[in-house]
Amino acid sequence: MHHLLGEDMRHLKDFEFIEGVIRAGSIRKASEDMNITASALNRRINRFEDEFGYEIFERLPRGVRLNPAGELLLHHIRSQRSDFARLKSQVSDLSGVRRGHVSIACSQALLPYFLPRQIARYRSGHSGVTFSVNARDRVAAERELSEFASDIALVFEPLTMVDFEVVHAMAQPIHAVMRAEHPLADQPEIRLRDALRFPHVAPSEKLAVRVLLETAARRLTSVEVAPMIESESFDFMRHYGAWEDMISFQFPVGLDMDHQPNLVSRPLAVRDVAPGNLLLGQLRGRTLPVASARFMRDLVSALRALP
Amino acid sequence: MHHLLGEDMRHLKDFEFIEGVIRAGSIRKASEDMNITASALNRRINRFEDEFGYEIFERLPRGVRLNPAGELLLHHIRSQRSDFARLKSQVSDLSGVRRGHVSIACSQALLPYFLPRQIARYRSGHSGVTFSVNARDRVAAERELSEFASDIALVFEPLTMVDFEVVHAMAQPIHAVMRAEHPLADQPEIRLRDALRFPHVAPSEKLAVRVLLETAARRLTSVEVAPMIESESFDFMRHYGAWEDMISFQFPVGLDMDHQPNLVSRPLAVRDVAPGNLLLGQLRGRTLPVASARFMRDLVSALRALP
DNA sequence: GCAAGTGGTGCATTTTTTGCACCGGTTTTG
DNA sequence: CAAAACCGGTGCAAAAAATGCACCACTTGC
Repeated sequence: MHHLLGEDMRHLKDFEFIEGVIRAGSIRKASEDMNITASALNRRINRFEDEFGYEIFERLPRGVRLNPAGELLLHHIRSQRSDFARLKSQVSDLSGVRRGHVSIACSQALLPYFLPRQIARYRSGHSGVTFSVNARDRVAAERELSEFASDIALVFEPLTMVDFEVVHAMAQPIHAVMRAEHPLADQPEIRLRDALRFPHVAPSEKLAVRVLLETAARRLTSVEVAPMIESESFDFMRHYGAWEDMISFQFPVGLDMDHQPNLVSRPLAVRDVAPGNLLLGQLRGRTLPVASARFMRDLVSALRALP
Repeated sequence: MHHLLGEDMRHLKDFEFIEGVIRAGSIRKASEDMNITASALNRRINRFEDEFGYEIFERLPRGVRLNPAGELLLHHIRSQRSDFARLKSQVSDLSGVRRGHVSIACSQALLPYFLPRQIARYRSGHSGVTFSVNARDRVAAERELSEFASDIALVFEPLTMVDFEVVHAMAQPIHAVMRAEHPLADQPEIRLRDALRFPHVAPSEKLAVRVLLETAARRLTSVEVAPMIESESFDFMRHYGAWEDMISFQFPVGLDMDHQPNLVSRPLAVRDVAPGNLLLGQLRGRTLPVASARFMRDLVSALRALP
């Protein structure tokens, strides 16, 4: 949540209270969080349900819980709030202020080089725009989109999900990263069988790189993915290479070989390992805030320009 | 507007007042329409602008008018209200009520046979769903969509417009309609040159049929579109055929030849006259109410099934 | 220059919302 | 099994917010 101020906007007040009750799980708990008496809050909720025409909470002995109608309402509340924020950003935009906020859920690989560079370039032209960037796996990224917690997702993901509108897609072959002295370093393209015979590190099962490697290795006999080191953090794995000579696997968009003179990066043969799909997307049918829409457009052209 | 009741919903109260002021053109006039004092209304407006952070009205000596920020807000208001209506329809849908409202802006040709049949079939399964159907030309139809006054548009329109999301498109050749005894009646396909040599009626300039005819006739020499009778109403033109022997031009979707035994309908040669495009669409990016979305889906399959 | 518009404001009044003290209920706890 | 700890809901008086009324300053049209 990036509410800079405790913005009021009376017409959203009820919605705030409702969200508070949902978070707290009971009206009394919520009332403590929100500087209001339980009785007053209770009456607001009841009055809202009255006007709305349907109950939105199940009353349980230990508190309240959303019923299906409430789930729909919650989605409406989030959508409505994000829409209102977009409206404000549009208005401030036309009075020349050029402010806004862009929130991104992305794969880890984008964090070290690609996104910092893109965001810095964008902010050089729009210094009033703020960003929030968070690493999320494929599932969490989609959930964030549908909860309006993120505007844009940029993830490696072989599946296309419901409610995920693909704005741009590109395939990237997995690269093997090793020291320049490594026996395989002089080959322009690495066979998977060769790579796996050397000591290697690999990301954990939930990350796309590992899934693609496993899928490919299953077609081979006598070799398998057997990492000496396994981690969820590409950052950790990259640094580990400074201490022990190992092959690691990564998408090239997460690398910047110019600044790593001791290391070389070579693509795995695409006939061995299917390339990963980098998917840029948003919540289906949603109209993004101006700043996010513009940044998205820039991202698309940056992705097109990638090697 | 199909507000069955003067629904309250406190969080939309300000929006209602704002819309009232926009309609009336001045705060005082609006206050009379809406059972409130000018001073109270004035304060609501001012307070809203305060909380919103931007003025939305220009104060003129003779009243108020929306500024650009206000235009954006107005669009948000309409979108927000329609969204809330959709939410309610979804909620009532899941409690088994099966209510809803579908509003359609369409070309005249759809009014006599096609839409009545489709709507009747739909309502036979969903008797709680109400419809509003209005004939609109291409421009008005798009405006209605963007003002959330209609959910669905079904218009003959050779151009694709901004904010108009085409859900289904189909081409229909123009048909020439004449009495069974007409000299051209035994030809399976009519040449435009032949048709125009006989006395004919034609729709007025703003209708798609006329535009297509004129465009085609311009390529010919020595014949032109010179209707004896010109009208905006296909209904009138069809009935006129009972009194005087003339060729009229119409899209087949607007005809039902089974019930007109004296008349025959023959397609104009497509090499003479470009077919008209029947476009089914909605406002770009909008999520339709359940009832409208379902009816839209039915419309698509009905259009696919057309000869 | 005057009448008829307009938006805006101070103040008393009305309406709405809130806080407090409870009630009746279920679950947890000793 | 009873007491304690929750829970949502309610009557009533106090506090807060919205409203109506009378009026101001201003512009426009005659």
